[in-house]
Amino acid sequence: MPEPLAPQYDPSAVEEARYRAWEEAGYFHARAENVLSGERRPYTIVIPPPNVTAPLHIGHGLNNTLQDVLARFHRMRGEEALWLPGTDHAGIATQNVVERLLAKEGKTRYDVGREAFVERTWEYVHQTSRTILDQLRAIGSSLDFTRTRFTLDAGLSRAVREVFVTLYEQGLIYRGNYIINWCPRCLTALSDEEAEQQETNGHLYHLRYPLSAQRDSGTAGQGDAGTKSHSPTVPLSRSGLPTLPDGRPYLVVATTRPETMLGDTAVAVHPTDERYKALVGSSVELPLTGRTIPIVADDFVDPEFGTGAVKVTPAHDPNDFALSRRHALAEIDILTPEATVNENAPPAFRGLDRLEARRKVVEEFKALGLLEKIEDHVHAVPHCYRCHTVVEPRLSEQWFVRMKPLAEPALAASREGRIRFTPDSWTKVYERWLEEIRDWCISRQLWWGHRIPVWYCETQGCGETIVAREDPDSCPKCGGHKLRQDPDVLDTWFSSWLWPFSTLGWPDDTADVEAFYPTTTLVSAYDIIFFWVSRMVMAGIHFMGDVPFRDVFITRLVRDHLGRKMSKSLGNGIDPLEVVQLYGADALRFTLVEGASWTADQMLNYQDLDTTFAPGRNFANKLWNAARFALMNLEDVESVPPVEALGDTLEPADRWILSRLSRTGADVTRALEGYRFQEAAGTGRGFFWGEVADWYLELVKPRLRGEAGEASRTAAAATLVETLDGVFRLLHPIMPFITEELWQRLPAVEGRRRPPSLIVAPWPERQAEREDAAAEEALDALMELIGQVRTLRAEYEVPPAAKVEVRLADVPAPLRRGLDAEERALRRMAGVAEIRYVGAADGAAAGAAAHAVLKGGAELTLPLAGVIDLEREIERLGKERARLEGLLRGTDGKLANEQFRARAPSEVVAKEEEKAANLRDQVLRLGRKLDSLRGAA
RNA sequence: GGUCGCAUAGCUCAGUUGGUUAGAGCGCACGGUUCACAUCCGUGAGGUCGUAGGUUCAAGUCCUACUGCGACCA
Repeated sequence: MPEPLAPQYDPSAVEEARYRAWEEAGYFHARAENVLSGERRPYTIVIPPPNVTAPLHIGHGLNNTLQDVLARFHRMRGEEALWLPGTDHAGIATQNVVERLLAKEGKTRYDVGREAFVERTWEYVHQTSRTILDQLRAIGSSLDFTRTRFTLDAGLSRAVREVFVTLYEQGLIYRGNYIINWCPRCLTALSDEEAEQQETNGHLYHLRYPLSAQRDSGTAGQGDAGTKSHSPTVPLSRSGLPTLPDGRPYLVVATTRPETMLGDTAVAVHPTDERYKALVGSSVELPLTGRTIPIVADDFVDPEFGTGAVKVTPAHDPNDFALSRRHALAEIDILTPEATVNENAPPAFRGLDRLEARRKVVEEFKALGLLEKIEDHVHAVPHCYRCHTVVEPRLSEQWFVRMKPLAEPALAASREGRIRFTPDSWTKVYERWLEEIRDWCISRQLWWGHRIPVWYCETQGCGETIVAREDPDSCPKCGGHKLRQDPDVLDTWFSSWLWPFSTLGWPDDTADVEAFYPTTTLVSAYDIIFFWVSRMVMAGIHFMGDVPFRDVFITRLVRDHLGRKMSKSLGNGIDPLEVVQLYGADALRFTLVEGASWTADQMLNYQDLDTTFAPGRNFANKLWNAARFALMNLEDVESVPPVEALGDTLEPADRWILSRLSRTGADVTRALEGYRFQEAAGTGRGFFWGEVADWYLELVKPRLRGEAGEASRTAAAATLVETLDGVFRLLHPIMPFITEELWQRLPAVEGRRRPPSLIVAPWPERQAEREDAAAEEALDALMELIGQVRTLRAEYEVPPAAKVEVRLADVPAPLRRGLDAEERALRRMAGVAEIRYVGAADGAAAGAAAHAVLKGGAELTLPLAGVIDLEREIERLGKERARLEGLLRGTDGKLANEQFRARAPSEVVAKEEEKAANLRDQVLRLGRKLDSLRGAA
């Protein structure tokens, strides 16, 4: 005999042992052969590999819970469910963390050297990976740990190399000198996605560039059409330009980064701009540098913006760079990798940090009378997504992927419906990014990551570039052995984008690839759609010939109660393990799932975990106690007959709850199929708490005690077991531990094989033959009556222990059926001593009584001599009548409208007619009661 | 500047293709401890569904504009 259950649910006594048993039994292990033999359909999810940088936070808790809900749901439906775990090496982020650890020892990575640094990083990574995988276990994840992968594993590294070399051979990878985003702190190139634009309060500096005297051509006089002066206080030269005190005309250019002027190599104007047309071909003296730079014409310049003249800094701005290539301008890089001014600038500026240089440039301009003005200016400044340093656009030689040819098929996949986003609104986000795709800078100047598989032959006069799947030991061109491998590593996402197939063994032709690719569903947060989701689609189509997943479910992010992103520095994060320890994994999961909106980020209060996780904690406890009660009452019951075998001994309450179970099963199923997790959780809780616990358990209490005979007890027991079995199954994907714990203790159902675990128990699909509209009507009516009696008792503050008399008139058939079966429930649940069926007139004439009219039409009277205040009762009923009359007016108005009758579907009209009849009846009855009360008053 | 999303009870959120007497959890008020659960039970208060128009027999739901908030992309 099992131990009696504790009065409160203690998750810590359950979860660890349960999980270990599940994992050891191999329930989470998917078998390719079951798919390949045609026995089961595959259901595959690959985990978005968490970064090994740090332990998981509550956002991972949400994301992984949703994945687990899906995996468990589909596993129960008989599919071969593979949820594949793993972690991501997270190049920059991890390297940063380990560098910070070294810094605490007063060292840099250069002090320890590349090899030792990488070694050190591996140590760190082994630790965090273990923590992460254990965290996933702690929240109950049904991951197949036999397939755990890491992006730097040998197999996945081989996939990376295969992909790099193939793309190179296909001309889709190239190396070149372009403007890239450079992080001066991480000392590496970044992709466009890794440079996060942030609105920043800055300044727009207007600088004067004097025209060069040497080439001040006389053609300027032809520009005399431009007599319009923009600034009449400034003396104008013949060219129509303002002049300096020394008489030199000047142009004004505006910039947010004045220090870059040290690297200017031209000034550009729009070719049709009348103000400047004549100046094209002449030049300006670039202040502070002693250089003279040309004035060029280019369509790129917006004549409406600023002064219509722009400075051109090809080595430090992507637009200027493009312009420079069109005009064959010089490209002068004035910054070191650390973003201090280098030797290409005048000596006075060398060694200054970019911001110091900015101040000094502005000072100097001011001193020279060349600073026109400074305006406040809000603009987007790119920041490193890992260290938040301001990113510097910089001319640099890097490796790139040509994206257009990869993006087009990925775009077609969503347009043709081969890949489907939920919620659908993300489709547009995904497609727009692909439409405006730019080449992907994939080389990183880091030590932690996949080394670029490129070697350069250093044999005199050869210089061959070797891109190879296997490390070469000689140059295929000259046979020399002096090979130097490219020192850089690849962007982390260059391995992540292969995740849905590299984890299955590709490039080998494995059974896993055949069985589980393409995967079924991807669950990802919206912040990595560009980084990861869309790139996976590209790689999947390009290398596997098919999309990597059919469905993408995009989750929202988790924030604190003030709407801020959770972060270490703010200290507003929530540790999922702490929540598991406090309230259990099921409480964590339920709370997250039930709160997971499609359209709003999830707010969780880190300062009040009790309140934040109350929904899950309370519900888990309710499950526990309801089951505890049932089990206490079934202690002597070894097994129950299947409800199908009980026939007529099933009472209306039994038929009602079984009917509701079937409908709930259908609702939860539909919700999960549509990724409406919140609805699945809410429906499950509503059914269990609001119907099973609040009503069914209360209804069957006497029957379970044997007060209605053995047959009735058996029917109640069988129905209760069946209901709990069903609802535990329905809730199992969301709350796996407690449902398993309780389900295992249920009595057996005769003749039915019990699966060894809920994990592999069949999903409770809808059972239409159990749906029973008559039973539902009867119980609905009964519940309404009990509710009304309770309301009236509360209204007149009848002491809880006091029993009342209930008079009922004009009882309609459904309520009649409910009362025939459950009259004792009315007595017990509403504190009723006596029930009298009377004529309507008798009920109304009761005088000092409380009154109500039920929706179904019955009139209810509670004689409450001594407590009834007649005036108050008249007022109360009057209000109720007025409310119903308002509703009736609305309904009658609709029905009186010929257009409504003509155009609305007939069933809608019929429904309105029924509603109107009901309301009219209620209003009439209330009116009669009021009349009679007024007569008595 | 472009695009997208959001605005429903004090708070956090539901409200499938327009048609239910607009809901839940938390919070609040009142009452409740013999027989599952005070992490509970019962009852209740609380909503002009952001504003203004429009479409429709019918709008919380569709359209337009506006206001506020947020995000993404430049």
